[in-house]
Amino acid sequence: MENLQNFHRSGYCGDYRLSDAGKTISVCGWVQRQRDLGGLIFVDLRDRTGLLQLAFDDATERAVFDKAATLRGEYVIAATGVIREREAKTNKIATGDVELYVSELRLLAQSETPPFEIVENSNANDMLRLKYRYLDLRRPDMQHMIATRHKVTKLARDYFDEQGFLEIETPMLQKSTPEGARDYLVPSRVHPGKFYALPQSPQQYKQLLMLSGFDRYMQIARCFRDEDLRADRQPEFTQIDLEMSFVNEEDVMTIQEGFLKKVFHDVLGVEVQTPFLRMPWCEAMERFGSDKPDLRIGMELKQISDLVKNCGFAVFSDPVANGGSVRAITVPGGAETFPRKKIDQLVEFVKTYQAKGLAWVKLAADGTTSSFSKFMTEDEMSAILARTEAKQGDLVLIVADPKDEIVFASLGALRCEIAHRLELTAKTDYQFLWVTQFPMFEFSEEENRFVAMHHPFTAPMDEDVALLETDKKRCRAKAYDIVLNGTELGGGSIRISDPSTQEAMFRALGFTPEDAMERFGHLINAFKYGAPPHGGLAYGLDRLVMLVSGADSIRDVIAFPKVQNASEPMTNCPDFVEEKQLDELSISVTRREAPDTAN
RNA sequence: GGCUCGGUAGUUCAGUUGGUUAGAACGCCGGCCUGUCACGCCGGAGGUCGAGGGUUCGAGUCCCUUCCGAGUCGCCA
Repeated sequence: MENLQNFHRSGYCGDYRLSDAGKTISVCGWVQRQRDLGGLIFVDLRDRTGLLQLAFDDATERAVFDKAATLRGEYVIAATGVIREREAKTNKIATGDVELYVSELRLLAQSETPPFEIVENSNANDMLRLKYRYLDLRRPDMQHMIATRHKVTKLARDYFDEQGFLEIETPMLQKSTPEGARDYLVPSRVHPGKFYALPQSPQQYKQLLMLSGFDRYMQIARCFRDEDLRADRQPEFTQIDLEMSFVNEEDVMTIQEGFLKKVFHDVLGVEVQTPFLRMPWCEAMERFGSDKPDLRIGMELKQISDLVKNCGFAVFSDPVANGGSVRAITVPGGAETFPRKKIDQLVEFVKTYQAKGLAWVKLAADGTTSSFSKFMTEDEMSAILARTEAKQGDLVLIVADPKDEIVFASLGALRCEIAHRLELTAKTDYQFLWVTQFPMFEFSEEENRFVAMHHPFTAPMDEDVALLETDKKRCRAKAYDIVLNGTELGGGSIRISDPSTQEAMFRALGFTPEDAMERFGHLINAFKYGAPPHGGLAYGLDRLVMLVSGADSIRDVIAFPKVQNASEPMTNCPDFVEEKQLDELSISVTRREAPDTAN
């Protein structure tokens, strides 16, 4: 093996063009492929910018030629030579008109045969890619995603700096506040039996920074939530976290629109129109069955409860009588695309959302059929078809349930599922939306009490302040989510800055004053010393990058992500620690999973 | 914790109603080759069919248990 010695790289592989012909240059990188034609050898050299073809022939110095003959995939080399025009140009790569005619070659590192090919659009499975993540990240598409992520974070720093925001770091070791997601705990050695928590978000610190007068704060903040993973959810993720003083909802939304417009312009060259559409939470639920509707899809929900409340079909009439609803979506052309067997699949699909079933009407060319027509009068049936605006060839799908949430969740998801199956959406169609006026509370069946839908520092809407005490269910918040194509990109709110409102909020959540002081005393006390009105927002950076780069999984935009069971295949963490470490932390382990026998 | 799908050469996959020696492509190794660029041609190596148990004359295939992965519901203020 050789070392660099006095070798100096003159540029990246992807830099060179026909205009560079005749120049003597030096490049470094990994061998993508070697083609040995006998008396002639070609090597494709790769670095993060692309490929450059190296050429060797019988006029090449013998030792250099022989060395080139030994090159294999992923060997690391340095080469010096003259850029020249290719004799035959059939290659579509950016440097396809030129090649480097090599006079000096250094072999810097050999490589074993990698477990999968280092190529764009690898179809190697996720687990293998993650076990050898350092190789996976060599692939051009992964390099592109990680570079896109860098662009977005840089844009965030630049844009918010221009807008007068200060980047301020907040602690990673925080007090545990068990309201909300499960915390990752960190034991304290100095205080036996006590624990820090890793931040779920810098929420309380950023509010305190507003109290300190910093006025505009931003941070690229790592956050941790010990909950189960999804395709768009990791236990460790990154927020672009923001807070501003002396603002209302419109002020916050306007400044964020400027940011998103810039991201889509600078990274994708896409012009997005601002201001974005604003939609109250209630309307989003009524029309789309979701608080993060995908506006690229039609098939809006239609309420038909009033049409069926007295019908002879108990599956419809009972839920209405018990405080629920009956709602429908219409699939244009669905009579054709959804034969009976596929409808059965849709029935199974909605059952995963706790719907008891899925009723349907099919307006096929050879006549209208339905899963429930025998229970309905002709008038009732035609009223339903009129309400759902169903035309010849359409398919109407209906869910009835005594719980509105189940009707919304199942039809909302069904709408997206059908759009997905019929490939109705384009990834490059970007439909932004602000969802506003969220409910302050939602009822937790598990805890049998109302809990904050956003968090306990979210301000109620001015006209709903009294409802904190009188009608929690109807009380709305100054909260807003930014939604893009069915994904929640971020969310925030105007915060409570008035101590008496904060007390009312804690009462509404069922905390005694002592509870509240124990958990949030630092905030409560701080608010006694002149709290400016303030509000903010946090983006899920990973999700934003995912949408900008067109990735299907959040793992593709994180250099070293976790898999579904929250472990990391490459380093095999989490793992057991030595008894000595536990002793120092005064921790005794009461339950231990079996040693890893994977693979 | 529940549900659905998956696990067969290094990789991606095929493998029929259970039936001889488990195949293909790419990759890998060796040889030949002066304009390739997914180079070509010739030859070769490579398998605990995720693991364990069961049914059977016989299991990659059927049954049970278990491990691992993906998606999802619950969960995620």
